[in-house]
Amino acid sequence: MEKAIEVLKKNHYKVTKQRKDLLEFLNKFTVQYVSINDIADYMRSLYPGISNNTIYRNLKEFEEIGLVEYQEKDKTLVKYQCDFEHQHHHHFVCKNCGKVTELKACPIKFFTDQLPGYTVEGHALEVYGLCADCTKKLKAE
Amino acid sequence: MEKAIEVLKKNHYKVTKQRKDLLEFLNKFTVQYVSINDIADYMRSLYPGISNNTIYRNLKEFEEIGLVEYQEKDKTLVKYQCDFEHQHHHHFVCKNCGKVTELKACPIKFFTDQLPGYTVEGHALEVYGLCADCTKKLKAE
DNA sequence: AAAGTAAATGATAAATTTTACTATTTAACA
DNA sequence: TGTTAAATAGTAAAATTTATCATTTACTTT
Repeated sequence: MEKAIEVLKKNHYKVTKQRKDLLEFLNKFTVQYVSINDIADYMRSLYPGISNNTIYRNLKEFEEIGLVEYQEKDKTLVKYQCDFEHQHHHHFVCKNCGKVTELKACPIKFFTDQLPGYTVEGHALEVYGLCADCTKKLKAE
Repeated sequence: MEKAIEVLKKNHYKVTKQRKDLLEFLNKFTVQYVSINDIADYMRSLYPGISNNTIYRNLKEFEEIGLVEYQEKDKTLVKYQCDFEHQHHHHFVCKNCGKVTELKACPIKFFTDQLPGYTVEGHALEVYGLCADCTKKLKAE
C-alpha cells in the first residue's frame, strides 16, 4: 500500500482519500479480477455521491502508472498489479473460480521469428480454462 | 461469399437480404478490422431503419459459426474470417495501417507446460506493432 | 501557518454501446 | 400457396463510459 502511494507521488498524482480507499480495495484483488461495478459499489458505500468520472479516471490513471491491469478479454474487469517493476508476464484465468495464475515464461520470440522486418511493440495474451483445484473438483462430480 | 452462405444454411440460419449484405460488406475486411460503427453506417445506408439489434445479433451469430472474428483488445472491431475450417491461429495487428497478419505457429504448449493439473480450454493472443512496410516508411522519415 | 495554484472531485448530463420487447415481415419448406 | 418458425423493424431502455464545469482539496511556497 505504501508502495502504491509512493508510485502515485513519483508520478505527480495527488494522494486523495478517494484514491487511497480505491487502492486499498484494489489491493484485495491481486489474485483475481474485480468488476468495475463492484468497485463502484464499494466506493459509493464510502462516498455516496462519488462520480463515475472519479472511478473510471482513476482506474485508467492507475493503469498508466502500472498499479492496475485490465483483463484482456473483458475491460470491465481489473486487478491490482503488485509487481511495480512492470515485469513482463501473462495470465491464466480460471473460468470456474476466477483465480489468476501468472505465467512467467513469455513466447514473444516465437512470434518475432515469424515477422521479419516488423516492429513488434507489444502483445496481449491470456490463457483460460480451469485451474488445478477446479479441474479436480469438476472431475470428481 | 457463396461459401459463407452455405455456412449459414448448414447452421440452420435463414439467408436474409440483410445478412447477405452484411456478409458482402464484411467480406472486404479479411486483412484488417472494421468497426461496428462503420458496419452500422453501411447497413443504415441500405436499410435506413435497420435495428441495432439486427446488426449486433448477426455479428454475434456470425462469430458463433466462425464467419467473423472480434479483435481481442477491442470488441467493437470485427473482421471477416475466410478460413472456415476454424484453423487455429493468431493475429499481428499493425498500429499504423491496420493490416492484420496471420501468425501460424501457436505457442500453447509453451503455457500448458507451466500449468500442470490445469485444464487449458483456450487462449487469446494478439501481437501488435508495425508491419514491415510501415516500419520501412517510418524509418525513412 | 496561511495563501496560492493546479489537480481532483462532485454533480449532472450526455454520449456511446449494447440489449430487450413485441408486432410485423419474411425465408424455408411442405 | 399456405404454414410456420425465424428474423427484422421500431422503439425503448439498460448499461457503460465520457464530458463539462463549479467547487473542493492536496500540495507548494512564502
